[in-house]
Amino acid sequence: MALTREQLVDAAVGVLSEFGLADLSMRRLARELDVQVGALYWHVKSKQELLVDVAAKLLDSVPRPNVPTPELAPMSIAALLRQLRSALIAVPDSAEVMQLAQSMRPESLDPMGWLLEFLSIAGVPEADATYARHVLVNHLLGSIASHQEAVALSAGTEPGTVSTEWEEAAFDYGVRVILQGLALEHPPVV
Amino acid sequence: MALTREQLVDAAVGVLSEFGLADLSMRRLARELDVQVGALYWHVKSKQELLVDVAAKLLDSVPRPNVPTPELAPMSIAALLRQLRSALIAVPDSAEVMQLAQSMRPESLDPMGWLLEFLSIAGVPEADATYARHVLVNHLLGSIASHQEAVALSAGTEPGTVSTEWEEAAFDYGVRVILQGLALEHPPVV
DNA sequence: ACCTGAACACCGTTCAAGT
DNA sequence: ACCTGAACACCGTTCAAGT
Repeated sequence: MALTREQLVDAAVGVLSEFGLADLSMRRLARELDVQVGALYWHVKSKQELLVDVAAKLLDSVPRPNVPTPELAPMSIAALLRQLRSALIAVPDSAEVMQLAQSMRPESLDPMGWLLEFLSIAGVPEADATYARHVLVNHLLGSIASHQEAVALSAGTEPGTVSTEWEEAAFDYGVRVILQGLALEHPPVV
Repeated sequence: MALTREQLVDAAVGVLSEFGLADLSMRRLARELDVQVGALYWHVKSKQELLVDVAAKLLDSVPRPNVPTPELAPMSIAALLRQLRSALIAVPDSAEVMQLAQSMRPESLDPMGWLLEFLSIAGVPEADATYARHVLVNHLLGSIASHQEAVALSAGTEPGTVSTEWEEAAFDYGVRVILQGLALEHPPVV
């Protein structure tokens, strides 16, 4: 049976999750899928295009939340950000991959659309909503990136030494600060 | 005269500024400096180590601001962030390089220390200041990264088409939101 | 339609050996 | 102390040719 684009994307997600972006080469994927490198280029135009699909797949596990009322919108936003974080935090270099996808094909990332919608519902003026989302997404991806660089660096030393607690506290703190700065009442810490 | 580590770092900053991280290879630097590749590894332990030095050099142009009074601290923070932004915005992939340096050798980046200091002066509790800095730095580097990916993508199409205005407005908006969320009075837009 | 084989133009890092 | 020469083990992308 012929190779499909889906199999290719799945293989890429697998390698990324287990070994990180540095090991995610077209040649390695070809080896893993028992084809020649050139075969991959029949299914995707470039490695970049493949990574955009990988990014979308990483967010597949994040369910679309119910549309909240204005009072509940800030809590929904915080909850959605937490979901995005937990979908990405265990995948090495996921922040980098997401950033690429965001600038190459933002419409392929559904949850980012929801975020904008909820900000509007929460009362952020139309003109500011896109800015506001940027601040939140920068915080999300930034937090993930520094967590993962910390993990990567501590890989040499004793394992399991990265304080997950600190990272999570820092993340939640940031979300609260930003929502508060947007003049949305910040949700209680869950 | 023998090659120095400084010359190596300067050459790296040059290539990064002109051509970006993808073109910043050890082999290219060697060519540019008229030595064999191996020679570079007498001066630096690895490419990563070189990039940490590059990151520090990129911030050399940012002067240490005077230590502000508590009332002026929020304005100093906003001003410092603007300075950092303008030192980095024109250098392709600078956000990526900074993120690496931050996690590998944070103490090599003086302005990050100043930021922490000013947050304290502004009245952010000791326990929160590091979190707060993270939020601000995530915003700074995130804004720069998305600006630069936009520039990179539009390089194929008509040039000069990236709305610098929008990016700057988004950046300032974010800084205001965060400072306000920290319960510091946000400074007037300068 | 889908893939192979082979090439092109590259990488980072190491290290014996030279001066 | 500082560098060369050469090797090792890789990259992404293209494309004629095969089935």
